[in-house]
Amino acid sequence: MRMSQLFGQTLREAPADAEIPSHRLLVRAGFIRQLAAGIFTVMPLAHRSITKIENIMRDELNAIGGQEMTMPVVHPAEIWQETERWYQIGSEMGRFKDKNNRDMVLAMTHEEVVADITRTEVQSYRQLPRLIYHIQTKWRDDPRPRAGLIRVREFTMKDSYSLDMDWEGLDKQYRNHYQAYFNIFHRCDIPVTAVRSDVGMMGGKLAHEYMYLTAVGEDTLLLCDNCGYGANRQIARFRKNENPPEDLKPIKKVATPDTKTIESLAKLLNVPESRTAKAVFMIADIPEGTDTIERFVFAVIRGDMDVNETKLTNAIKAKAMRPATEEEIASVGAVPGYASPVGLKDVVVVIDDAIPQSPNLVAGANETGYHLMNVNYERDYTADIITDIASAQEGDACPDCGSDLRTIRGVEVGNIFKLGTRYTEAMGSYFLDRDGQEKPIIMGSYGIGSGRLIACVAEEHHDDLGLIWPITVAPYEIHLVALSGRGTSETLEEAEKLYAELQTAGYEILFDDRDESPGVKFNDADLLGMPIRLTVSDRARSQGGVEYKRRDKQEKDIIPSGDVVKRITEEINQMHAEIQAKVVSIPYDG
RNA sequence: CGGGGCGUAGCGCAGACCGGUAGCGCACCGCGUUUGGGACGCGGGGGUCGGCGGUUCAAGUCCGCCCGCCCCGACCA
Repeated sequence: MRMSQLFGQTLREAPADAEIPSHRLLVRAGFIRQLAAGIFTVMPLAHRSITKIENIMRDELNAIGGQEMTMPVVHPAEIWQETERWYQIGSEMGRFKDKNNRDMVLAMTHEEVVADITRTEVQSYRQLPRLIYHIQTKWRDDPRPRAGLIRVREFTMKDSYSLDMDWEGLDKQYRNHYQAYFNIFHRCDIPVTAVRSDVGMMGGKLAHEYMYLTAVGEDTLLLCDNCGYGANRQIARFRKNENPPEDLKPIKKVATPDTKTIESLAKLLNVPESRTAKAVFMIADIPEGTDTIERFVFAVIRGDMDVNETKLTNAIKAKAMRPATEEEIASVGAVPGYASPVGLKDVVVVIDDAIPQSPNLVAGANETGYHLMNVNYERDYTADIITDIASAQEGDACPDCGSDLRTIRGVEVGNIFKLGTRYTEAMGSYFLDRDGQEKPIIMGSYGIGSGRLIACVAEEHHDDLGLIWPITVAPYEIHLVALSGRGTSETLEEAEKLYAELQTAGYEILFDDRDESPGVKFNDADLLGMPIRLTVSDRARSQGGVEYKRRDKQEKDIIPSGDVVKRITEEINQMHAEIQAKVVSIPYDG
């Protein structure tokens, strides 16, 4: 490709609203342009990189038996109504009506379409297992797109769907993906760690997220360096230290003026925060059939812990949750700062599973300025649900081995879900088994967003000057710079010759044939970040060849004119070998 | 959805407080000089100042409403 012909130009300055490096550099280098919040145009250079990423995904998916196909972006609402996600998902779903006033959905994901197509295509166990995938556009109207390509509303995703006759089959396909995904990320030269994750709107049994660890990430993970436990904070478990057992003491009301926080309460009464109970009030939207009802949720947790809203949402099977307003709190008889589960009405009480183990806690009296001492679960109040609703923190004990957990930020670049029969049962996607029984197909789903992935590659591989593409995903392998100064048509001729020669040899070259100064060309080469830079100039010619430089290294040297193709072949093989060395087998954590 | 910020040429910004013919740098077009780290001279093109309404002789500037974009939080796969 001649740079003089390339569509799109580089920018000396990044748009003021681009903050993180991948966003700034991808925009400056002319890889992406924004159309609206969370909606981007992929320019030719980025398109080439994304195509390479997609081909890596195809390669790995085909290797585990995947068959590529394409499913529609626009769906009739009926299939989403059949699985009830039409009702469960809120404003993130893109809905519109067609010309006949029929409800339509923009694809957020394709479980419904898969479950629909299998209704007609799979009748027998002989047609299982199968693995199908496609690379297709998704629309998720995220309330807050941000950070360039990291979090967008419209994006392209590789999503695969496994179809099995039994759970052993699903387990096998899940494990296949577990390793194939590591291979994909490693071949793109980004380090990832797989952690257990919330199943969220997908439903299902088991899920992992592949996290690229970076400060710009918006997910928080808890990792155990001792035993390897890793989980998204949304579902991370931890060992809760138990309060010492003691006999139940009589309840006692004490005056605690101006003591609205756990910290001040513990200090005033001279008890550890773990001897207090804290209340959190939420309003939850809970689906009931095709309707949604609002319920007041009163969550109780020990004072030394925080409520994890994902766990709480899952515990009550809510569609959405928000903090209750002061009026709503007052209307159920509670008093913010002095709230207590004792003596409430018309609320769903959810208590953390550490509470029943913790005798004689201090709780609010539902009266401003007063708390109750020695409040005990069962004797003084009851709960609708007892489960783990606590949020794991840095330093909490690992649920598996008891070592300290540490927290770190990450970007979710992929996920895998054991869905089971949630979609196939809802949609009547059954097959006839060997034993003559009709059974629902067992599904798994597995996704990787290609745009987010390229942003993570850019985030991982850049410096102050620009991008530094790994050879496997670079738009072009070679950036050929011609410094054709005054009176040196020989230099331009040699560059043209080299361009033709390397193309014939099968390499991908971005040829800077523009009439620009050396500074402009070198700066653009650094910004665009192709793995190899070749410079043809008077100087290099006088030294008998062309200058070679790797983008990720400082050293330069002169390759004799006759040896260029041979040397480039060696260097590119070397680069591929460096990345291949990172593609390793990862122990399965399931 | 809550809090904050910003919308003036493709990009980065001034002008607004104090109303009076819309500017600068980069980028772009032409001619010439220049060519190993974002060259220089001369000449040029490009803006309904986010939108609508109001105040005023006069609005980029003052007032109101709306829209868009960004950041923090909530939320999310």
